[in-house]
Amino acid sequence: MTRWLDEEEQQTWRAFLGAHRLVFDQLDRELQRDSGIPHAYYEILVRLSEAPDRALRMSALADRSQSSRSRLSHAVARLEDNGWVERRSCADDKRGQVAHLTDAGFAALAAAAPGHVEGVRAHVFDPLTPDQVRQLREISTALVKGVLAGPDAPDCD
Amino acid sequence: MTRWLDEEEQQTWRAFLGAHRLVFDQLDRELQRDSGIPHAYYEILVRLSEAPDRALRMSALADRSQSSRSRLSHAVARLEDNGWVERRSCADDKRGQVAHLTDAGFAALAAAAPGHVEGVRAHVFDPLTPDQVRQLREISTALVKGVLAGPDAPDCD
DNA sequence: CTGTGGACGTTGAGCCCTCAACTTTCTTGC
DNA sequence: GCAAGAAAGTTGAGGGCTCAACGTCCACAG
Repeated sequence: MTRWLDEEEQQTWRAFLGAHRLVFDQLDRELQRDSGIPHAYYEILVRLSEAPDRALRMSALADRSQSSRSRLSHAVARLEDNGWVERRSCADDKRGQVAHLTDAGFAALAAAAPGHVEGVRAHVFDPLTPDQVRQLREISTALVKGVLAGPDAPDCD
Repeated sequence: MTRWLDEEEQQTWRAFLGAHRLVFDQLDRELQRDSGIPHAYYEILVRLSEAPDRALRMSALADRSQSSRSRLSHAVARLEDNGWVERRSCADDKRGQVAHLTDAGFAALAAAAPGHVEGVRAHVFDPLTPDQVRQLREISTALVKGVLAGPDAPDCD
């Protein structure tokens, strides 16, 4: 019944797993050490910094950072403790909360970004050829579509 | 100073991040739900099942699963609680501990494997063309080498 | 034989994430 | 208007991971 992996697929899968773990752990560790920001929180700060007025509804922020609402809620609570984000309630929807990036938060992001970008270059782009970078983008896009369309999602909106 | 990412690199990086998060989280969730095994533990069971006598020194197991010693120690403790692994001390090196996969552990792995392999197929291989699978293997291998050779590792032994 | 440095493995604190409730508010149908 | 259901966020328990510190043991130099 089961369509087992052949030798080549096995190798591919293990290499993929290994690359994921090594690259991501390395970047996370560097970011944590150099700036005291876990990578998940860094991404939230980035998304906020790109939004108009540096502010976003919690649910919009969750979508943009591929994060669950629960994780985002915990994360923003901690970012708020650090003074990097402020939560305000939303005028037109009383259920809504809007996360605002503070100046301190923007400064923390600006301080962390150069080192992190260098890390991404060093561990992701530098080891690859330009062709491979293009291939990686296409593969990643295909995988994202695969998961979103795969298990139970009816179709994209 | 900083070599920022251009538009294309930015897209590549975000697609890569998103793909990893979605694929890995999805597989982890399926494995947890269908078999009650987190993916990190599944991998340990796999490595043990492949070893001669289904047993490995802790440090060898850590290397093979790209795991820190600390993580492995915690993980094996929990696997032992579940009755899936047994730790015995090693005759020739009194510091050493050898993790043995029990019959119950092998059975748990055998029960979980088909569903997990189907998940890997569905979320990784099916969305890709054969060419992309090959490319993914080469890219992953290059990334692994990049991290291992990159930051501070003097050279491989 | 003995001391020192390194390797093996474990432990505990702290942090982040997930899952499953739960509260509040909006929306829809009657 | 009002009740039922869906949506937005939050919370707390439970579990896994990291980091740093530790105890134990090997290996090698004197």
